[in-house]
Amino acid sequence: MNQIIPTPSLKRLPMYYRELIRAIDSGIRYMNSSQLGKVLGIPSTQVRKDLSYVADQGRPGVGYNTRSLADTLENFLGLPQPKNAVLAGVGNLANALILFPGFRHYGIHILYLFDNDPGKIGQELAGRPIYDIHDMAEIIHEQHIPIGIISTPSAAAQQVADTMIEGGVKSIWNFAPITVHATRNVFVLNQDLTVEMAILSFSTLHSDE
Amino acid sequence: MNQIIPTPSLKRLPMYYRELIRAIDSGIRYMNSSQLGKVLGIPSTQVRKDLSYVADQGRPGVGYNTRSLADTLENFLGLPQPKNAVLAGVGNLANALILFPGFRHYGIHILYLFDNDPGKIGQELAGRPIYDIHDMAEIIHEQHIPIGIISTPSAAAQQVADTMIEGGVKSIWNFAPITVHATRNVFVLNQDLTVEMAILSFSTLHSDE
DNA sequence: TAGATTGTTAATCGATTAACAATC
DNA sequence: TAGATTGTTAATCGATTAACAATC
Repeated sequence: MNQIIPTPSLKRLPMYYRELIRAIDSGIRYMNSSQLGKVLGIPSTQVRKDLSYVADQGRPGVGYNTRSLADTLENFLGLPQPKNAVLAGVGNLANALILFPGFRHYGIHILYLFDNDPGKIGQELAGRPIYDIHDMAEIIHEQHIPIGIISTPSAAAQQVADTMIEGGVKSIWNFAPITVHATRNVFVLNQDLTVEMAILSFSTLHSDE
Repeated sequence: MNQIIPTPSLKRLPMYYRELIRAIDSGIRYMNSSQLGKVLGIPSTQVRKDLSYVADQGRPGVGYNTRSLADTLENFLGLPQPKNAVLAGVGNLANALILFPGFRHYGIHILYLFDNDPGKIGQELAGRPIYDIHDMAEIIHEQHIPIGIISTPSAAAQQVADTMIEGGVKSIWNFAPITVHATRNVFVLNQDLTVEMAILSFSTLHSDE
């Protein structure tokens, strides 16, 4: 997908960003790589290395200006650009996601909800109407929606993904416990909570005193 | 935490398990490393390497018996052992988690819910009473609960984690957007969805046609 | 047996980390 | 200036992958 920055580094950037915002909210104007690393459990060398992919903003002897580094990361991650999204599969998880305060802050706006259950189509959830999934590809296409979120049962997930891709999304966030594959060059983030659950299970039993 | 198996391999085991269960449900009795790798987007060499940490069950020329490999993985991950859990912070996410069908299958049972909101304490959610968070450490201790799930706002998360650790949990699954640290030797899984959101944002804007 | 696929060694690749000159 | 911290090079570490003898 990108060669700008190694994937492990990319995954840490949002954490730096998150902590910088927290620091700014506490009135902290400068942080150095050791402080930033400490709250995240990351060595300071790695913090500097990661940040070097993004910008060279640090002041030797001083550290990083929290506001300006946060801005740099924000722009690098594309958070200020509004990005519309559709969500397919209206259940409990969908409900939690829609009400999740994070989305707005990260520029992601869930505009349309879809389901295939006639009992749900036409109803509302959190003020958003639920549409027939058969209309999804068309709406994605017409409205140029770049993000698809899948919270259907796993049996439906791949087909729903195909429909989203057909409509023209650029990325998919899949919560169904299955690895969804993209035909075209679409970014797919498979977020299977049962995988984490299994690791939690293993770790609970191996947490050696 | 463990030297039995490298962390990246450990994280793939639940996916193999998941696909094996799916295969079994479809009546498939054998799968080889290429087939298993294909559905997950993983090279067959890596599949074999990963599985070699767990057992040597494959039959050259044939592949893996789905039932027996699934059993091996299940036991390795500790899924059959019942593991009780408490959850702190009763909001929308908590609601989705409690109703998530996956937990039971992975042997995790959310027994007690806690909150600090007097308006919620004494109420019920999905048939479970909501207790005062001030009683959490004591209940964890008395009932020997090994897992703590955090779905509080981030400002409360570290303190809630400390209380869980004080009570004696062995592992913590934290959904608050903050990196929680463990004092003792407790496994902490920080599941910050805003991190994924930021990566989704970046990837959406960099999905090069 | 011939064909297929495993388990594992060794080579490759890429990420992390130590060290330090540059610089505020 | 002296002290602190950056950005980056080079060394280390560990994971992925290619290759192949062992084996069903």
